[in-house]
Amino acid sequence: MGKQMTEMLKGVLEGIVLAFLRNRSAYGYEITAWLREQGFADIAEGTIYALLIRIEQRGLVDVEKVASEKGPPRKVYSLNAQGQEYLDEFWGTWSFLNQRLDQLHEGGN
Amino acid sequence: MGKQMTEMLKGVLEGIVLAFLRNRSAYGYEITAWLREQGFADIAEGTIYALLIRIEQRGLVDVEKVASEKGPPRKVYSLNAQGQEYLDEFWGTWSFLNQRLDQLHEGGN
DNA sequence: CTCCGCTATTCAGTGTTACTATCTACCGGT
DNA sequence: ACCGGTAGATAGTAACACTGAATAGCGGAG
Repeated sequence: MGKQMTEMLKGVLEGIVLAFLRNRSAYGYEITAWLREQGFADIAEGTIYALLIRIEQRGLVDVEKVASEKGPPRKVYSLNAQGQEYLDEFWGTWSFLNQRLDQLHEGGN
Repeated sequence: MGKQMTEMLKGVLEGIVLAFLRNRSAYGYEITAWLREQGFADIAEGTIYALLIRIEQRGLVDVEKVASEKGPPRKVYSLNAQGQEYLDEFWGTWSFLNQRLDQLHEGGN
């Protein structure tokens, strides 16, 4: 992946995953697959699993182990109230950045 | 500063500075002051200087030492051709991210 | 004259994050 | 019995922004 994209994803990827989980619960493998569909072609699986563990430890998501017909049991993540709150903050932060960059891109300084 | 902002700035701050330097040459202290005006209230000076050294070492900017009436000599940075190219890439990467996030924010899935 | 504040830069150490690469584990089909 | 696909975990690495402090020159207050 481009180095630029890699760096830019830091701090953003978490928001993307949380935003996805707001719409519906999902497990890691599923999230990875969805990201690939969205054009984030080569986000490593390991990255997503690590991220999910982080947001779980911060108490932003609830986890439920569900047996799978294929492979090991799935860990199904769903956004909880605290996660929702954090996500709102995320959109606020992002929209601030968005405005600054738009301004820079168009007008010049 | 908010932790979210800190993480989100990774990879983005560099683009912001390069975009600023496209409009006009500047030295570190000046850039820091401008960022504060733009609402990036508490970006540490040390952060900017480190960033400037990085982009200098990557050959994205040209540097000229200019004596100052006040304090030590200024290192004036200006965007060169390679930097311009890199900046174009940056806008591309960012606009991709922007689209994905807009979509997520509005529509849902 | 000396100290303080402002301008201006540098640097060492830290925490967070995404990446790479590898490993475990379970299932169905050849 | 083995392999491909599903599912998750983990150790080590690189990049980046932050903190905090140090250095350095100048002007003005005391």
